[in-house]
Amino acid sequence: MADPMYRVIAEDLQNQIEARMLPAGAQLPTELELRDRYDASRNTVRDAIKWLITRGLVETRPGQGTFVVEKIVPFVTTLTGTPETSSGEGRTYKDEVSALFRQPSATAPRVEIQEASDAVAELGIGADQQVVSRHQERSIDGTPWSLQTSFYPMALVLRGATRLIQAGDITEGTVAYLEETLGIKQVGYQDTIMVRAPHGSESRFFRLPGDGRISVIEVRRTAFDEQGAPVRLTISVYPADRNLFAVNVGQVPESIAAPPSAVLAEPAADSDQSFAAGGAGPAPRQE
Amino acid sequence: MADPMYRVIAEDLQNQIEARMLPAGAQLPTELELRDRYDASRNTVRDAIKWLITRGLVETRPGQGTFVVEKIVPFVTTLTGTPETSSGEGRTYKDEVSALFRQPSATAPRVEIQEASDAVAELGIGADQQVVSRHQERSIDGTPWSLQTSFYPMALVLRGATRLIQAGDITEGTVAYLEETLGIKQVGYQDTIMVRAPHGSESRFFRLPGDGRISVIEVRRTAFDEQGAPVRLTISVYPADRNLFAVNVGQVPESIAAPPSAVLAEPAADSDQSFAAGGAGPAPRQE
DNA sequence: AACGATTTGTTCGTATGTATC
DNA sequence: TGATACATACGAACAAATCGT
Repeated sequence: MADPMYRVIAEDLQNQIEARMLPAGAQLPTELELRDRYDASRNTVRDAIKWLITRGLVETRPGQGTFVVEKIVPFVTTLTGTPETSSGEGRTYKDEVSALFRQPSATAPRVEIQEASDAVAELGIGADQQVVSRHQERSIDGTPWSLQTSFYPMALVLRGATRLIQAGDITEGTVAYLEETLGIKQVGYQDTIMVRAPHGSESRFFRLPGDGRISVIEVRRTAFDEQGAPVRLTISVYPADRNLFAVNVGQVPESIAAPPSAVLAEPAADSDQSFAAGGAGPAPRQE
Repeated sequence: MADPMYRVIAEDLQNQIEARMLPAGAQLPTELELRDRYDASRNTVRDAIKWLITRGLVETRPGQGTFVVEKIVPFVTTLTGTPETSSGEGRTYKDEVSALFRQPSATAPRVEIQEASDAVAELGIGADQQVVSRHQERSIDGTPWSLQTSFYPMALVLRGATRLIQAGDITEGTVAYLEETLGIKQVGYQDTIMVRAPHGSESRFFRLPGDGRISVIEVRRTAFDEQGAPVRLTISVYPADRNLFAVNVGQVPESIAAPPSAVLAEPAADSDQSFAAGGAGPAPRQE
């Protein structure tokens, strides 16, 4: 009784969706039809639809209609290191996604040299110095899935890691490349995870409603070498409605840590593994 | 030019806020004043304010006005185990919060016995069996900060852990209690992290706008014993606008892993540490 | 305790713009 | 090109919460 009408309408539609009376992919009645059916105004119906969008139940397509979202299979990103494979190394991004029988794709890295801003303070670099940024867009099954930007101190390039400033993939991965070229070994990292409204460019890439109703997850990975100096900052942005993260600590049964229904993609540097195998990785796994 | 008017208004107000022309805590002009100032309708002004709410810049208080939010100091929750303290053990929730010079508080656990539902499938328990749930509300400096519910298989109570079904704190923590009483040692856990719109009760406790514009973060921690059997499922819910999570893997400099400006509160069982010290915890830390 | 003034919340009706088919 | 459907915008009215008198 106390509930405003737009929520009454929204909850009624939600029940119909969850009872499969409105199956996944189905089109909802138009706003004008709903207005008549609930004897409300079109604006009130639209408020109800916004409420459903926020909960990820429907999506609107201008000129077409409002549709029940297809059941999204969340993509699981494990933040604490991939399990050993037969080669003893972590798998690449594409291998990990393919293991789930899903089709990954990624643009070639776009490379820029920028002034260090506050946003890359984790690299411990002064404001007048420069950083290399390598930016990549990733999709799964044709759906845009994440935006990723890695920052490296420009000093690494001057010391000889010149391929960092070349566009295009570094097939062995930048972590391995830095170890081969400069002997810099990545021994650990810290991820920080936060939720915020999407920027305009993120809304466009992920095709999210422009009013910020669906938020994004930002994961900032700061990687350290043996001296404890930060060597890389990777910022990954994921739409919150189709992603899920996992963290394993201590002994976790293998069937849980790497379930066949999930996939383990780290916010790796470029397209390769982000962590030096054999280093001080995650705790040993029980067998 | 292409931007709709409500976003033009919102971005203008955003600039004023970020330039401190509208300092934290200040009241914005009323909707009617803004309507006159921007020569728009009140509804359009209200759309602009909703856009600012979604970005966490302002809040509305019915009957009072719209205010610039005070700078929120995010509370950092570290998911990969607390650093060793002098005693060699993790700290309790209250100790960890106090270490940041902030005032923690928590309600006494509310204990219930429930049928196992789909929501606790991680415990690997059939639908007709029973679980113990222990629910707690936590606040910091008087601000509601998290809701936490731990589930234990009822079998543990039958085997002698009778204090699980008593309301009130288990001061040494349920993890230590289970090890003392039944010899069950927690050796690892998996956290899964997801973002969703808040339920009604969560909106009320966290005082979030009722339309789900601010989302919550749900962390599900499944803890395992030495046999790889799940012994506990803890579901923690945090409002996304004042929380931040950290994950440390491998060697991370101490100043980063445990910065003085952050605090390390795990989604522990009840109010005590969640992880058996000396077990297969996170990798050793560099000095 | 009661009341009035102020401010945000909800709902309505209408009109026009823009994307899609 | 026209028809359909969602997006934005306007103006108006009343409800509900808050605060001071």
